[in-house]
Amino acid sequence: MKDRYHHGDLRHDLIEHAIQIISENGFEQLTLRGAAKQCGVSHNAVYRHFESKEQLIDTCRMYVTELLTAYLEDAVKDQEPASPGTLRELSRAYVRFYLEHPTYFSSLYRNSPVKLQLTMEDTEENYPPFELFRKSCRSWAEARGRSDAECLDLLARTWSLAHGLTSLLISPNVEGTLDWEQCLDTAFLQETGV
Amino acid sequence: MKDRYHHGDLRHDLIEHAIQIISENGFEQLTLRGAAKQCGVSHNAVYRHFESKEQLIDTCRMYVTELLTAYLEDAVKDQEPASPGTLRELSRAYVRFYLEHPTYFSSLYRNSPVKLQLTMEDTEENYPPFELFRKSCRSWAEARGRSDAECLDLLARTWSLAHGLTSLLISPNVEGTLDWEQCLDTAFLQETGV
DNA sequence: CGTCGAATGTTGACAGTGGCAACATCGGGT
DNA sequence: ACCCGATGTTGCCACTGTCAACATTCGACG
Repeated sequence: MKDRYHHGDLRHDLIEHAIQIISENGFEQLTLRGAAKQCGVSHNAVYRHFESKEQLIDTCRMYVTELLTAYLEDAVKDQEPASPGTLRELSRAYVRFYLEHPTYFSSLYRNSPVKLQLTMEDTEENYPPFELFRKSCRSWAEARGRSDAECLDLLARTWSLAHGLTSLLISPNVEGTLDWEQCLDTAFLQETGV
Repeated sequence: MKDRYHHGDLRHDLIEHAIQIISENGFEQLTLRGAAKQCGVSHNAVYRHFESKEQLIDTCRMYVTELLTAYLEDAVKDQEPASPGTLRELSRAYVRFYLEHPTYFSSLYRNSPVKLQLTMEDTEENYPPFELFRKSCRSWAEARGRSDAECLDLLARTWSLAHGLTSLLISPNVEGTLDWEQCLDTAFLQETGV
């Protein structure tokens, strides 16, 4: 296995193993030395590819963000952008993603390093999953002649509900069962009146 | 200052300083040795009062939970339990509390060690702030002859919205301003139709 | 093909962390 | 007056992230 001095693609391998550790053992278990060992490499090799542990984590975060974004996009690929169903499917997919990958949740939002633009103007930099929600809100609002303020309000409520519902469902100490899809349905029923 | 061998009430002092460190410098900065030094005491003295760092944190969590609970109770002390306003005031107070003490948020919900009972039956052990929401939901639902399922649904949506909105507002990388009280108003308007 | 610099890995060290064990000091009940 | 338990201290350990110095390999250029 470890017959060469050089690893080949250590950077990639490190990310893979880091993600796997987070995914299997939780975020707190991620260790530079542990990840390095799993890659069959000595601890300081990490620093040839990442400046610090935090930067490795950032990279993992980006990776997970891409997974989530793709997951969300796939969930609404057949929807009319301005239909009421799009926003609901986005919310559902958001919750579902973290139910399938619970350990990603804390790693992504720890210290909330995610950039969110709470405005309806287009901006260059925004957290991509949030951007999907924002665009969907705008499509929906524009098709109905709603103001920017109403739209922003809708965006905040939708995102908060999806995010809050997720953190509620993810929590390891929650007992009882909740029909969370029904929850979202109720909310969107109230919203759209349909 | 440090003329006596024994501290007097080290346990209490440790909690105070730990809370202060979390409050001022953020959760990650809390260190057993640091807190001990601030109390003018050598590092291992902590272990005469707490089994581990995690247990000290747990105790701080309880302290903050009591603060939050009192804050919530105070916010609705003049409300009719079954009035639509109660649930809204609870939500507002929940968000307001963490806007006033942002650093408490991550310390309370890190690893989500909070016990939540997602049922409408009375249980002995439940996270007190959540219990306030639950009781308020039940009062509201019973006064209107709603089913337990509808009530649980309301509870989940209300809690999720408050919690999600908070985490959205707390996030250090959020730009733009949001009228979060209006957000809550909209949601409760949809809910109650009033 | 040979050489040399840049990229990549390794070893060793350091300070800081949580936690354990053994010892020191105090204070209250007999 | 004594002594035992509660409380604090010192010293140590394994582990962590990070830095510096050294080793190996790859690839571009002659």
